[in-house]
Amino acid sequence: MEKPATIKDIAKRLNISLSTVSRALRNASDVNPDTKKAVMALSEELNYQPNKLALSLRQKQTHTIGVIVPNLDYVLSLMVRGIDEVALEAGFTVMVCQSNESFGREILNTRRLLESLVDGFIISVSSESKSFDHFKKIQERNLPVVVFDRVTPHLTAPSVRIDNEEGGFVATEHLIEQGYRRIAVLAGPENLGVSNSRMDGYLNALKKHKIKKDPALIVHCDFNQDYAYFATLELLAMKKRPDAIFTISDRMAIGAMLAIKKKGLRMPEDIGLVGFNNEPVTSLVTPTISSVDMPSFELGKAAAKLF
Amino acid sequence: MEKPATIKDIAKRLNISLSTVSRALRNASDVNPDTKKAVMALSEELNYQPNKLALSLRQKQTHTIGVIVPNLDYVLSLMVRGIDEVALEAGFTVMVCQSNESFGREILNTRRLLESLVDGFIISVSSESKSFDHFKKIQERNLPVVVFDRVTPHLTAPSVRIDNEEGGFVATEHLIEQGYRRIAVLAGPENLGVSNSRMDGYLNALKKHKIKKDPALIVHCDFNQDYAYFATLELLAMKKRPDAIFTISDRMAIGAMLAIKKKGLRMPEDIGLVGFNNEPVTSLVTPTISSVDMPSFELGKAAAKLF
DNA sequence: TTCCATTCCGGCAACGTTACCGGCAACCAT
DNA sequence: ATGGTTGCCGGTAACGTTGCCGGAATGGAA
Repeated sequence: MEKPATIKDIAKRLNISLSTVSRALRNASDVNPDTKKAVMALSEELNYQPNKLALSLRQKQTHTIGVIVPNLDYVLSLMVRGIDEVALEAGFTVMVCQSNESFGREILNTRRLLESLVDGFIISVSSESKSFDHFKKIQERNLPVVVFDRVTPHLTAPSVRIDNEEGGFVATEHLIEQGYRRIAVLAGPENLGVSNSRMDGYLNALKKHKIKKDPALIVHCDFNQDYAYFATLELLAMKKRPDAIFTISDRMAIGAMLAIKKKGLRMPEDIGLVGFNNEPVTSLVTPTISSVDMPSFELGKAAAKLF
Repeated sequence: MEKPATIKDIAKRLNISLSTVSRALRNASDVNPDTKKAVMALSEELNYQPNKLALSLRQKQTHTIGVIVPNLDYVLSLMVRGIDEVALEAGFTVMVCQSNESFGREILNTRRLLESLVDGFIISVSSESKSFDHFKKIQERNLPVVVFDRVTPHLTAPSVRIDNEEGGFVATEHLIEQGYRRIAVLAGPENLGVSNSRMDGYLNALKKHKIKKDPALIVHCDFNQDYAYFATLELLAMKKRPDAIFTISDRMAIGAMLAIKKKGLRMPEDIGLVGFNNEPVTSLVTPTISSVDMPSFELGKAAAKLF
């Protein structure tokens, strides 16, 4: 019903000037303690809320961070919560946009957030993106960009991610220690940094244990359960089929598991499987899938702190 | 590097007034086609973007919708995508906040969004919320509120949800048709509308098939896998244990399944189980859990359209 | 008394935009 | 010629806030 109270209202009621009210409400210096008290009291009574719009317009910053993520799956939504946590603490608001792994959508999101005059960006890039000009445009406007989780070497920006190489190494070594020797890797698209790092870890583990790398066992496919399913079927149809598979995400691990079941193979007797992310689902399926753990929430917080 | 161009820049370069430029950029009426063309061309060249802040301040609306959800699980993040889709189409931006099922957080989110001067709210209420004064305060400011999915009768607002009663009915009847007779229901907190509606459907199905309702078979517990696990264990420890369970969410179904496995019972031979939501995970676990389907994406779109 | 410093306050401009009003031509109809 | 209509444009104020500057009053020191 009532319009929200403004500084002007307070000034009028107290018969003082706008400037004085404004100062009383924040600086505290350069203002008589009594008037300050009066202003505070009245602003309380009128339930005064400073108008963020006017403020932002005046001082040219919105205290808003634009967050672009490819989707809101388990891992990413956890990270977003981490970002949110830290941003809120610091007095920032976040605007989350999903690119749905689409390049075009990512550009659209960027434009929208830019129009909303966000103060900066925290981004996890879509798997479809091969050009990064839209992000560079942000930087040309001197807005800070932080990249997290899905980073790319083609963009010079502070970034935070887990040690994917280490993760890939651990996962692969885990399989090796269980006695598997012919280990395949189900990787994501070739331009996806996370995927490649995890694969590097895989290769390192092979090397350390003196297992020869077999290119036929390295398969790229979309970051997606269905593609992983079919890719696994193909792997299992090989003459010398692998005795274990490392998938670089849990989603893909699920697809792989379904394919293994379909083929009537047993886990872990006939074939080993290890995923990445430690989504809750991996502990629910039968048989259980091992997975590399990932501190998503903390990662989100770290990203926001880099900001 | 360069400051974004403003209307003033255009006006200066073309030697015309601010007003004329402003009109040329939108109304089109009351402005000479030639000048309009010139303005358009120059605005293109300077890559002019209207300053949303100034616009919002001027016309007292931000074209932003505040969305508050208890979490971003599979179902809700789908709904949010639906909302996003429609809002974007209509030229609105959405700000998503997670309450983490916490009442206090929900209030905080509300305040923050109010401060951000959103034009209205689309809300799915936290399961912890028993008071709705914070939402009523929104309405007192004459801002539209739409409630979706998790609705509550204690708030007078347009709402959209699936027919939970029908869903509960279908789920229960499905169990009955398979021959189960002693059907338990694992419901959520007693104040949660969705839960109660689904339970009504359950009761209707029992009545239709002339099965006597047994209060001992109706269990309330938190909307959560772990609680469902323990609640199920208790159900299965009864002297006359149920031969089937209807859980009002898939999360709870998972918990129930784990409990059933733990007890060494077989599904569906020893005990039947049906969930709600049709999250992808239900088809992955062994044995597969039946579930009531839910058009989440569409629901989100509907909510946004109600706005 | 004079002078300077301190304390407190008000006025003005600006952020970028649009709504409103008024004015100047040019044209048409009377 | 006169009056009214139409097409086009500019000036001004306003949205709510803060930064800057200048000024009045007070007090103490010279």
